[in-house]
Amino acid sequence: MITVQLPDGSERSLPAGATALDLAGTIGRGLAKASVAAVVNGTATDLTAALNDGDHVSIVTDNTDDGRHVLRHSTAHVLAQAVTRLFPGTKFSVGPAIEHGFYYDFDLPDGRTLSDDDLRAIEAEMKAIVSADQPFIRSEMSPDEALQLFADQPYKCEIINRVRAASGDSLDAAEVGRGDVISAYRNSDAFVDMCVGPHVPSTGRLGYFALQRVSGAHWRGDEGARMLQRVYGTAWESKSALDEHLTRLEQAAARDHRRLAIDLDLLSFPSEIGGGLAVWHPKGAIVRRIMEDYSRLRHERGGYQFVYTPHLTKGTLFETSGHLDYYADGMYPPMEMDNGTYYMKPMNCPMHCLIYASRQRSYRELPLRLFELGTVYRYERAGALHGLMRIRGFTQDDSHIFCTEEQLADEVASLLDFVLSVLRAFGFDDFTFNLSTKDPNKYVGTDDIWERATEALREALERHGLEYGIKEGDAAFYGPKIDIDVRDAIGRSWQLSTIQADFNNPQRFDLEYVGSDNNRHRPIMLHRALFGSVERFFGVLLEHYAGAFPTWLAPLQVRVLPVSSAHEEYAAKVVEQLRAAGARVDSVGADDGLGRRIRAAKLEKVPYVLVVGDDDVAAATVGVNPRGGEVERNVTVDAFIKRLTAEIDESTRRALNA
RNA sequence: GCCUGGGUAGCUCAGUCGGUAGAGCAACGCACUCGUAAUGCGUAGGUCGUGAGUUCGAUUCUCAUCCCAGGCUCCA
Repeated sequence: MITVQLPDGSERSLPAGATALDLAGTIGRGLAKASVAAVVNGTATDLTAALNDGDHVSIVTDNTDDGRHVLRHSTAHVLAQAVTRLFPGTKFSVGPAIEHGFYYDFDLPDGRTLSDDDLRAIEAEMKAIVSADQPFIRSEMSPDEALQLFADQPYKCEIINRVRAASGDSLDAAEVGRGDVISAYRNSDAFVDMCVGPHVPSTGRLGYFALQRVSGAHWRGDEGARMLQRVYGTAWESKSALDEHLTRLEQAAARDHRRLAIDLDLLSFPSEIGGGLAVWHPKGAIVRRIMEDYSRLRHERGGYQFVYTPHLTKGTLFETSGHLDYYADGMYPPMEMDNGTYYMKPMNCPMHCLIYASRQRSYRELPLRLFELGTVYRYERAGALHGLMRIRGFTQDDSHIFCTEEQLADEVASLLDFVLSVLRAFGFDDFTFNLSTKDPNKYVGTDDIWERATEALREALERHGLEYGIKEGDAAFYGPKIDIDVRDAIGRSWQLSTIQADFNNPQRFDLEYVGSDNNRHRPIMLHRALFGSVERFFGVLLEHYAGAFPTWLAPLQVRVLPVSSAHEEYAAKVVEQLRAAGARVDSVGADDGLGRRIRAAKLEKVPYVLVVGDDDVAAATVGVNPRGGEVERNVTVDAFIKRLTAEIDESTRRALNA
């Protein structure tokens, strides 16, 4: 007999050789059925592994994150087996579990690629493997034995060799673990895969999965390496969990900003103009204008000085800044002109540097904050474009702050306040912060200044009591930065704002100020954007609100609907009153039924629909049908105007003081 | 840039095994004048992304190209 300890501290005695699955069975049939793996003495283990006396054991069930991870990873093995069955000679590389699912990368014989039809066939083959209830049988071996076992799997051999040479990465580790002992899981005589595990006891435990898409993926994520066929899938513990997930995906698709931009007539991407270049329609332009006006107002109050700079510049400017060396690929190609080579600007900072450098600066002017809604052009690669989120022409709410090193921490601290206040104004309140530090292989400036600037950013974060992550080596070459991600209404995270220190440009543009000591000093430059790009921020907002902009931002705030044409004159009067009060309002005559017109207004997500009929004409009232609220009759026009302006003022006021 | 799909009416899509295309919604017209999410009837609307090739004939097949979607890579 052996005795094992459970997570609650209790002990169980089991016959020698018993497994975690046996243990789960003694605790309860339900647990045994839901179990997919175990954690033994802190290590994830197969349910079928024999337990030892004194082990600390907890059972991993299929409705936990860890349990789903096991399900997904095991399903990836089934996928690999199905593909090798259908396409003999397939070489497979890696197939990890990922958030919500899994993928597996394949190199099919003769460079064959997979189509969507293939996916359906593979899925059917996978179902057959699940029905066959094949066991997952673990074995362990030395690297040499593994090289022999996987002799016809070059990708596996490469992983084994790399790990043995101690240069493996985390993806490799998921395959082979420590490297001195390599484990493999066999499902059948014909299929064995190298893997750390753990796995479910048999394929019959799986089945609630769906293959989603096929795509190319470079081996080891290296663009120069061979392109493999990657199959993505999702897997869950039950049909209902799978269905819920698929439903969530549909709901997310329904609030896709590209869909909403078309439905709500906000903007479009005419192919005549070219990929990644948007035109803003009147309704989208209203929202954008309010966003920009708001941004200008906040910057004006925040002590920023507004500047304008051109969209074109001689290439020499970007030679000075160094961007041509680093980012020429990401810039629009040069235009040869009679007095030099010109480029569209991919950023505003060098031009702001020139404004700084246009005359001698005193320490008394610092911090000097230059602000511009600056439109820039970047040649994003065709495959990288994504609606407003990744776009080739966009407008940054861009500011460059020139300050002394001593001012850096204070300036960053007040910037954090500013950023959060602006983001809150637009309805975001869940933020995460990341501090990116020096990439030892790619940086300018002395170690000393990096150290002090990084410390200043850290101090600013800590002064706010903010929790933050560290991204080692993720800084731009010119200085450390703080990135701010926001979480939207459906839980997705977006990186919007950024605050970056820059030691490069001040040096390259030879920026100076005269200090109180009458000597010349070099300022530090801060780049910062709050929206990031106006376009992208608009896209995130659109998805955040699912198109239902709050009243202060809504393109149309009120629509007045006369019950019949007899009430159109009164409706026009109401419109006039509302317009005089500053509301964006229109009216639709009674050519169509009232229900139809209300439906149309609801689909346009107008915040307020006002219905006016006989009663209202008689009493100077309106019927108020608010978006997402209850209908209210007999509200006087004055009362509604008061309510509307109070709501708009309130959100604007809150926005200004947040 | 690479892999896999796709581009047909304003939108969502069907269709043509090669013989110049159809639905729903939207638009327009007429009737209806209606109290809170779809009134009825009718009309119009497309060189089937663009260019070339094969063919008696191409929206359909081939090639090129542009654009879109999902990935990979990239993102100052």
